[in-house]
Amino acid sequence: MATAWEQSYLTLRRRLADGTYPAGSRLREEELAAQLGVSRTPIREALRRLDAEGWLRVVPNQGAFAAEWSRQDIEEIFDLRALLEAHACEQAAMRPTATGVAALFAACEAGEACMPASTLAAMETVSDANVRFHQTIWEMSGQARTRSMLGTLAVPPMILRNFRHFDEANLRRSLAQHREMAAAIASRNPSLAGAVMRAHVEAGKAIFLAAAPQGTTGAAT
Amino acid sequence: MATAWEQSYLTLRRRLADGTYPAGSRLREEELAAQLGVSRTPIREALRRLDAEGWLRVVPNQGAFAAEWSRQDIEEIFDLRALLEAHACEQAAMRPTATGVAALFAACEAGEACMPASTLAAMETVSDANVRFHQTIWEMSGQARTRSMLGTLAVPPMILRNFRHFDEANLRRSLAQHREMAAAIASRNPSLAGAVMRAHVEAGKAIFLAAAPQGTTGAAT
DNA sequence: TCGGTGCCTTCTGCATACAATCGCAGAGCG
DNA sequence: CGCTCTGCGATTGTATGCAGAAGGCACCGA
Repeated sequence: MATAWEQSYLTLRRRLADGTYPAGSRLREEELAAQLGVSRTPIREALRRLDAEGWLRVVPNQGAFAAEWSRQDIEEIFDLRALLEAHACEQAAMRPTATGVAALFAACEAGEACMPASTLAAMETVSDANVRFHQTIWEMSGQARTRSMLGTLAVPPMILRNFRHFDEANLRRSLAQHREMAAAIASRNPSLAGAVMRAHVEAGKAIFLAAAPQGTTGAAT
Repeated sequence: MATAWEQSYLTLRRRLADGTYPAGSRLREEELAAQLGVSRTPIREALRRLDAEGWLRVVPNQGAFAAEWSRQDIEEIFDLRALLEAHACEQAAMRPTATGVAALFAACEAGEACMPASTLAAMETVSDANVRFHQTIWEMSGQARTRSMLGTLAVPPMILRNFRHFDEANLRRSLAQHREMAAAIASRNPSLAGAVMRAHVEAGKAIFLAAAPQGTTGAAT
């Protein structure tokens, strides 16, 4: 087993992502320690890292609060994702690996196999395939910092759940773009791959903003 | 006074930046605690954050090691800076503030006043003005995540000290670009401001790579 | 002489204890 | 009636102690 603080970090991050701790809610150290069966020390170290990565905000002498995301935050995150994902995509297209390309096409097929995604389970599968597709590109880029930055940008709840706002047509467009990117990467075409990725992320941004018209979006959504 | 762990974090980060702790060197908790006059607990929390930000690498049961930067790391960092600094620059040009623009021009003049920067002290002044210029743009962008990401990208020793590689002509070019960006921001021209910033960072990358031809660059340089 | 094994030292990982701080409630006062 | 100030409870901040892992070194055997 890994260190206790690392385990705590992973558990807390997952819970922050899936909405167990609503945006803005306070996280008390002792309570978390009891829940995870460790002492406050590793919890505090996990909280420091989550703070550094933007998952929560630690106020001295007041404690940790799950991050809240304003509309501006969302826009910024999508903009940064557009920049960084496109960069990663271009890098991946410069030196595609056989296993990486295979993984990309596998993710494409896994997603397409569920279409039309009428049931909730099918949506989950499509969403998982989507995450795998993007993560594969991050890996293929070979850019460690880009990967870790995207890891902290692309996982917040509202991004992960954006798929809920996708209708049938948008899902198909998204999957088609995935396939287009996979082909561009396989054929070593960085500018095409990057351009499609930019369009892909921008489309997601538009859908999200249209679905969440105003104000701050807590985890209540 | 702020919390001990925050103070420790700032002190350690400064020392990592200025080379007090050479790249690859091990940082022992008890030693740091003694140096900073605190116990190991706040030191550990500071180390966790420095790890998350890429300043050092913490290996379980082995301790913390000051980060080492390969040539690939350097290239990636400059590439990311080019993306993010240009983004910040565009954002700043969309809503320039009077005080921000004034600060930009002030930084320009502070740098130009030292030219030709023959003495070491003059170089320091130019370097400080350079840092202030960039940080002002980050602030003006109003993008919190962009700012914090750039904060972790633009400070590593080899970036900060890149000025040492600038000759007279490059310094003048750099200062001229600063003035061009300030003007573009003041006149609300995002695409010009962003393009100049991209060129500015790319030029720095080229100079750095030319000066450090190969291999990993520890703090020995 | 070389490889392996077991001890030993050192340092990190975690738990616990104590100190400091903050927010809040209620009393006292204007 | 409203304001302020103080005391208390709760929670975070820091220090310390102990257990366990990693690496080094000596000793032993081949």
